[in-house]
Amino acid sequence: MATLKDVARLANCDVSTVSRALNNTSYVHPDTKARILEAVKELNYHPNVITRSLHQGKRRTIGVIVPKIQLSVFGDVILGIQQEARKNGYATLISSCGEDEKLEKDELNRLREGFVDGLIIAGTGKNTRLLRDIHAGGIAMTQIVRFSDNSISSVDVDYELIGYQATQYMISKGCRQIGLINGPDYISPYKGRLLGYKRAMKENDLDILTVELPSVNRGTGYGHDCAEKLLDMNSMLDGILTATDGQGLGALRALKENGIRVPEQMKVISMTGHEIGKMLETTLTSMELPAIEIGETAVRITLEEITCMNDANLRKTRYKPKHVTLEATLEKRESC
Amino acid sequence: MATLKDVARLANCDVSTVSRALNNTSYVHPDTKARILEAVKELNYHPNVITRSLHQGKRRTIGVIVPKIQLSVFGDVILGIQQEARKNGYATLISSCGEDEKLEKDELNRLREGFVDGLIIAGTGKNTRLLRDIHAGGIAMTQIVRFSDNSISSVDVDYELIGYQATQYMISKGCRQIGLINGPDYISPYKGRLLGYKRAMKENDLDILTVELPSVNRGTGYGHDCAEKLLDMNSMLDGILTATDGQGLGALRALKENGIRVPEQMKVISMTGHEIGKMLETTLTSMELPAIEIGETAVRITLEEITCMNDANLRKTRYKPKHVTLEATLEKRESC
DNA sequence: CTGAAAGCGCTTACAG
DNA sequence: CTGAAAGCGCTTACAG
Repeated sequence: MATLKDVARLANCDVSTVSRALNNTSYVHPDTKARILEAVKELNYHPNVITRSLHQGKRRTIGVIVPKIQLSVFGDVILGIQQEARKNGYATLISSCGEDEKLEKDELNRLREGFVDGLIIAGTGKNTRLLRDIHAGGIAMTQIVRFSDNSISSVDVDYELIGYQATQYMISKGCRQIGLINGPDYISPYKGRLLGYKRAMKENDLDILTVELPSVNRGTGYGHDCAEKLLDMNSMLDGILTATDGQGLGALRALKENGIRVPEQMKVISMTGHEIGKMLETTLTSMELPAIEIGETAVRITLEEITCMNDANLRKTRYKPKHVTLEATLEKRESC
Repeated sequence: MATLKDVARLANCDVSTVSRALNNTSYVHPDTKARILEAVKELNYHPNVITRSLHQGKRRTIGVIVPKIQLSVFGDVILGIQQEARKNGYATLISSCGEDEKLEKDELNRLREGFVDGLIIAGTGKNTRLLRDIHAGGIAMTQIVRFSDNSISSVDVDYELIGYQATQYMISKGCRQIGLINGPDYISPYKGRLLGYKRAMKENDLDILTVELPSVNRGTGYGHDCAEKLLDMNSMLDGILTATDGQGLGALRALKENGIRVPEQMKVISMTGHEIGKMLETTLTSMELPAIEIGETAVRITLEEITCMNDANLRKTRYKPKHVTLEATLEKRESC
């Protein structure tokens, strides 16, 4: 790889002049500039962004940690993140860690070591201390979707409200025996949905019915198995709420296998809507999250913090986390 | 952020000693080491990997460019890539560029500038020159799934064979009027599938039937619309082959909307199988790709090339691209 | 065992 | 308009 020095030699001038010419950072004589540009072309020179960042103290890179990308909101959130980051000249380093606390820890430790200026994370919730540590160490940070620390900025939706609205809607459609397929309490979206579901059920004097199966992967297979379990638990079941589209898919399949017609005999709502819902054989009524917007907003907040840390004046003002809550919307389709 | 210098000052020794202690690169007196470790802890020092790479001349990072991640093989391929990269202490920089040639070009140019040691790419096929250029500039490179340049290593599957096998299987199930939903010819997997389809149809003296609609996004909606178009084009249609699961999903939906039963009246096969296929209401018969393995293999090949470039002796031997072809398997499910 | 020095590729005051 | 020099944070021969 050609370096600045090579270019300078060929163009017969100093590296500093080359640097100036290439960055337009001060006037360079047209002739000199022409020679330099020619040399650049001839040597096929490409500046090394990494070393450049050494001086600016910034890498113009944002790290992103999510549990999964395939068949999940995070796939779309990432789209928003990449879009907005690019627009601002930032690269993104994306890492999916599943629900693996240890792996997440490793990734965090790796990213903190000079890879990124900022971090956007939807994590396991188990590394909160480490997150605070990294944040205190001068890396901007924003939590998305999953919320675990009040002292760090966040972008998410009101999951309690989502749970409540989905349940209310299902009740308004005549369901009385409604089962919830969800995930572990210690992850905020699951907890929120559960609370909202409980509130709605209570207001309507209905009985709570939840399942939980041992599994780390809460996707399609999980939805399928939980739906079967619910069917076992309550023969009068007339509604199934799932946390995600993946689970909804699995539930629809389980119902089909059991010869139960949707929505006639059973209604289904997914609480994390997604492109796929409207293309299923039985389209899935769901709460659609503004995934792209979540991603974009998270980048914006993160960049603000980065700018703030760079600016000596601003730095004096104490850091105040920003918490943004976006709205989900009910998409009525065939399943309920 | 604390630097080496800060640690050295606090531990009362030279930066070089600190460096040695931290990297275990030569013996350091236990007392000194203890002091250093203490200082590291007190200052919460974390080495700056980026500047370190300045010396090693390596960033231990692999860039990945794919067209999309959500609802696509690439989502799973990425899993394999991240897994294998991590195992070898490499970070991955993932970028999805859709079918946007210009965006892809920008991303490539950005990545080449010191971000990565190697590049794994499934691209638009429109930036082949640039790819060769980057490769020649000393960045290891492997093409995956989409193949566009013989001089660069590759990992993919035999799409022609996939198209052929899928078609043959469908014919063996009694289909005679088989339509193909695919994508543009200039992208190798689409081309391969088309050729295989044609070969099988020809061998059986059947008529070719393909659709193409104007669209950049060849996902669920595209599958849906193309299926409708096929239905229009041939009222005797009894089989639909789709390039991807996303398209398969859309096709199944379109058939449902038209009151056509699968597989009784119409058979459907997707030629890029995926987790989702087995959880649909009508499970989707498909050619399953070894996505994870594709990702892992690509990383392995890329790392070999990186190692090779680092090693002065090996460098002398001329670069020879490696081309690996993996096998797809037919998963028989309900739709055919 | 550990300093002092040079260097990785680049940027940026400082002179002139 | 453009050199020469210092420095970003770290590593690594070279002495001692």
